[in-house]
Amino acid sequence: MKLTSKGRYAVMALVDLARFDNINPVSLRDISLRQGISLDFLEQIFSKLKKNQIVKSIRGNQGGYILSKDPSEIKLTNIFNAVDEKVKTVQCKKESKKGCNGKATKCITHNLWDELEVDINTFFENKSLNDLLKNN
Amino acid sequence: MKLTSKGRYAVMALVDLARFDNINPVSLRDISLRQGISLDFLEQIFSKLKKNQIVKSIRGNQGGYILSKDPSEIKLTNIFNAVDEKVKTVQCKKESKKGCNGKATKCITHNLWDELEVDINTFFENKSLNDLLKNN
DNA sequence: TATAAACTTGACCATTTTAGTCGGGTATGT
DNA sequence: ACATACCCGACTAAAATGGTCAAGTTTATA
Repeated sequence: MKLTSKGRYAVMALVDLARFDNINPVSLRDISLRQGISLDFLEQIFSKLKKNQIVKSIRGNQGGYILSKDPSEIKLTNIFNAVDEKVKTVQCKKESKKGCNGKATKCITHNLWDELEVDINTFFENKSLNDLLKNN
Repeated sequence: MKLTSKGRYAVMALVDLARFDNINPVSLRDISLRQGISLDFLEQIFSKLKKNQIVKSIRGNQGGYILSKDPSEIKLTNIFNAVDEKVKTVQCKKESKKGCNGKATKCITHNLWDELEVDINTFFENKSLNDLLKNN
């Protein structure tokens, strides 16, 4: 399971963006300064967010990023998927009909991790950027 | 946030142990064979489980490990804590009364990670070894 | 009492992941 | 023109992961 700075930064940056993009696009430089996240790292993250249609970019002077949807439509699941934070708890790669990792039976704790995964994904599914905005 | 093989193996091994410790202590060698987990790695894990009073060891020939409590009293939280799988989603180390990392205000997404942490911990708090035994 | 099975402890290590950095671009408002 | 921004790919130091290895100690049993 992964839930690291990349995902955290993505969320932080998007909340920041949601707050400030009312009129003008927001530059990564500003986000970097306000949130204390490395500019170069932000560029990597936003590259992925853009590919996943979560943000749009405006190039050139006075450019920056804007959200491509309403904050209420951007679920945290979308964000994590975009930046490759796979909330995957089960590792049994070669899961066949019968078992895990080629064995005859499902691994002893398989159902547990499945349940946890559902639980966490539900949590992220039910939160949108908008919810985070209200929260502060 | 950490949720890796170590924690997974710990749970798998303990479920295995709970199944077979009715009469005799269970050796790590047996668990290793049944679950396909490296023996040396298991030793590291059980060293921690023992320190945290989740299992007891019986040395010498025919020795092994037994659970130190009833499976219904061993919550998954206990197991993860024992093997250093900190289900910690918030990283702001230097959180003061006011903010995170020495800043004036709480970091923008602080509450979110707090909530997630509670959510996951609740999940683990409500599951005991016993629940996993029934599940298979 | 010899021996083998089992736990105990601590050091070591290869590989992968993380969290970036660096060095070049290209686009565009003023 | 030029500064400000996005764009993109290569690179990397440090940490974490998932172990291995060596050298014990303890105890049941033949």
